[in-house]
Amino acid sequence: MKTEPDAFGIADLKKRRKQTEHWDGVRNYQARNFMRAMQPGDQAFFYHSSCAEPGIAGIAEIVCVAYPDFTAFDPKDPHYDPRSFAAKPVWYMVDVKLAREFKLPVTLARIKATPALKNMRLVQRGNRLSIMPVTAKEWQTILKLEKED
DNA sequence: GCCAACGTTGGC
DNA sequence: GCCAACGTTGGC
Repeated sequence: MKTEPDAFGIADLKKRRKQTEHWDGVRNYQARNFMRAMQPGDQAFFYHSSCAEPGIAGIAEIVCVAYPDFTAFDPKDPHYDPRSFAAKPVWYMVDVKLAREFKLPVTLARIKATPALKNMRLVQRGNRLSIMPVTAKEWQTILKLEKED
C-alpha cells in the first residue's frame, strides 16, 4: 500500500490511536478491487512514494474488511466524488494497524537491484497502482533484505 | 520541474 | 465504440 509520507507516513500511523487509521482516498478501480479482497489479519507492506527515498517503511495489518470511503461523500474533501453516495458507494477503504516499522526501509533502489524481485508489480513498467498484490515469495525476499541490514 | 506511462473523459 | 485530450502518478 503506497502513501506519500508528506501527507501520511508510517510515523503518522504510529501516532494514531491504537496505531490504526482508515485508508481513504483510493480512487482507482483496480486498487479498490485489491483492497476489497483484503481480509482482517492480512498484512501489507507500507510503501513511501514521492519522497527522497522511496521504499518499504514497514508492515501494516488489515483490521477489517473494506467499507464505504466516507470521504467520497464530502463535497469539501479533496477526494470527493459525486458519483459515490451512501446508498450506493463507489469507493471503499480498510482500516490498517501498524504491525512494525522497519529499522531501515527497504528502498526501491534495493528492490530494483534484487534479481529475485524483478517481476514484482511495483517495479514493472509504468506501474501507478497505489495498492497491489505481493506474492508470498516476494514477501519473503523483502523480509530477507530487511534482515540483512 | 520534467516526463513517461497510464486511466479517465467526452465528443463524435 | 473510437480515440484525442487531459489529469494523475511517481521516479528521477
